[in-house]
Amino acid sequence: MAERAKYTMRDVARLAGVSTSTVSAVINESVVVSPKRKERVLAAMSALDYQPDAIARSLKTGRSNAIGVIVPDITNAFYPEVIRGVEVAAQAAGYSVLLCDSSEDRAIEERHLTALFSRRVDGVILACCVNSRATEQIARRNIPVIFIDRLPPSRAVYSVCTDNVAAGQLAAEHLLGLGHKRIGMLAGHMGLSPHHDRLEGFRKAMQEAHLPILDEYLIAGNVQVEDGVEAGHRLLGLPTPPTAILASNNKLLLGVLQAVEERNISIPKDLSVLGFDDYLWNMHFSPGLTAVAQLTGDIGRKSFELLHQLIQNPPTDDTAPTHMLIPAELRIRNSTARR
Amino acid sequence: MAERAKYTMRDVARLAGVSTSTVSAVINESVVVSPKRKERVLAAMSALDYQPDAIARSLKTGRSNAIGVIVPDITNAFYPEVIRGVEVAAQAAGYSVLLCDSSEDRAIEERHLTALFSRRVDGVILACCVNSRATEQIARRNIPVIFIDRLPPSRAVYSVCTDNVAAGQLAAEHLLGLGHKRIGMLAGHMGLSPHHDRLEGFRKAMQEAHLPILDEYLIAGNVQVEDGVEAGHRLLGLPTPPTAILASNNKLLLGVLQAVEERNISIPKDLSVLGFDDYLWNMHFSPGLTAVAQLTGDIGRKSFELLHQLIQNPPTDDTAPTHMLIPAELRIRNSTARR
DNA sequence: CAATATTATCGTAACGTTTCGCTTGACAGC
DNA sequence: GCTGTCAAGCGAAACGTTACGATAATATTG
Repeated sequence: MAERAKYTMRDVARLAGVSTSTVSAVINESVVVSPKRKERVLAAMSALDYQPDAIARSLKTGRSNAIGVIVPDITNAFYPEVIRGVEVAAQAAGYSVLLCDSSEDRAIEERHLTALFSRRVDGVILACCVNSRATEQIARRNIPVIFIDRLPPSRAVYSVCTDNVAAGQLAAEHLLGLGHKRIGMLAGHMGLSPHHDRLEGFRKAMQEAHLPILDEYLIAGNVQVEDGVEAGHRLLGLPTPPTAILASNNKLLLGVLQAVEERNISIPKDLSVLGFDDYLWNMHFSPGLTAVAQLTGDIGRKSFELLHQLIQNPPTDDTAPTHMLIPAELRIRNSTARR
Repeated sequence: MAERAKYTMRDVARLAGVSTSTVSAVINESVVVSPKRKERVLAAMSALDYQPDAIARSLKTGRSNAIGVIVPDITNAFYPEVIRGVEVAAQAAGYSVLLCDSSEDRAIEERHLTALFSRRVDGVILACCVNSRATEQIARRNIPVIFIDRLPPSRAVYSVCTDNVAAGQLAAEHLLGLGHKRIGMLAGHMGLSPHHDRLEGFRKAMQEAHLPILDEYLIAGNVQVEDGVEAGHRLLGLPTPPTAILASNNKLLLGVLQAVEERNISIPKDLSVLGFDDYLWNMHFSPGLTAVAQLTGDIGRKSFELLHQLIQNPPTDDTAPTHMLIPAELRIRNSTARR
């Protein structure tokens, strides 16, 4: 009984009494085939439980119907949500997804790209790592690539990102609207475009409110929980500490919360805090955490759609790449309050 | 400049003045080739920036060096951690990962399996959905499949899972050790083996402590946050409510926490709570949440290792499949206290 | 009814590798 | 110098598809 069902188009053709071309025609509906024959072919196919070999097809057609997705760290809850958006859209369009994790390491990212190209993926969705050199590698091939979330040093690429400048502004304006004037920010890693842009949005909002940004209220650097703890203590230990803190990602926010806990400060009475990215558990903290949410599913879905479009309709070399901006959404809970 | 670097083995062979067989031999180190020629071939390869075509190779060799991974919901934080373990191990062994999300839907799961088989993956790692019929589909092929996290109705498959019976027991014994006697459990979905097994472990521990399990303390059914809220209220509204609650997954736990919040009950003074799965933010809640952690990275890594072994060394039909159990780990924080 | 247009189907040559049997040339033994 | 051995390298045939030109069968026209 353990026969391996490994039939080829030839077997189907023989059983149906037609040529392989006809079987192929039936499968791909590429040319019209008479109803009686079509019937026979379909019957033969299901009798043998025949599945076309995607590998052979790819070799012949030059298209793999697969795309690559590279993210720097899939355990960062942001990416699975994006990936799900990509996956669902890809699946609906008949594409498979090759997933790669670069561990925020340039060399690994490059290896993944090489492997994906070697597998002849039809396109790539890339959340590049810090100091990525991916653009150089991509320039040598002729495969469409969409950058998501993060932009490479040269921003001249197709991209789908949250409008982080607007997001930073939105966050700051929320706090300003609540009467805060002394606002601190854990700005994250300036080599990462989202952090860079959020800071720019923050600056813009403060400028428009004619408020200065004190140097000591701005802490940039790393992005882990411990970094948040340290920076939180630094801000809260100042002679005149800020009345509100903006944390540029969720790990920094957790760090701030820990510092707050350790100093027995009460949120939102003594301090308002606000983070970027919004996850299920944010609303289950007490108090619930106010956050600027990214529409992760949309980023995923739209980046696939853009990629798909590029695959079907390759751009000429002189068309400028598209930048798609996804709006961010303020979700007000109880960690921010009137000053 | 926009030349597409699309060279084949023939181009390399021509440039190096050898036959394609020799190029192939150099690449695969399959047969020995003289140093001078090897040198010439390597030079030609790098001169043309040649990359072997994985598709053509697969067609010829019958091996794709790719595996499929299917999970029911990649936004459930458990799976990304597992996937990362798989990804890293796979990458190290030269395999690529095709990721699929079944949305907990049997039909989608089946479609994904079909697509993976059609792509001739060398193996599959599968966290199957409720009432999965995957086993039937797999039986017809001859491709190794490892079930992870969840077992299908017929448990006669290769699997890598947390030892959930032990985990349930561990959780219950921790509470019993703290002096709790009235322990409630949100047992989750009995059609899912982890939940089923955790309940069994809980039962075992209670039995060994010679304590009864009251019917009204046991709530099984769904697994979402809202289900947790409702069940939490039901337990806490009892004339004699439990002094401790076990939640069989993290969403149910969040639900319980919400119910607790709404009833102004204090953890751990009035109630101890304990969940399964442990995530970054668990320790940042106040109080920090005690949990039985699964070693997600290990599950991923070991499932790939087992799969790899099966790929290289296909089992004969009469060898019984292996079940690998990964231990769980109790992480004590402040949501559980002495009664 | 011959000549032509229209289908429906088929045979065959790729796609870029790997594999395997065969040739070639060098060299040792007699 | 002749044969026999042995490496090293080569040519050609696959792997399972698709696509294209050719062909056979049928329908349409003057």
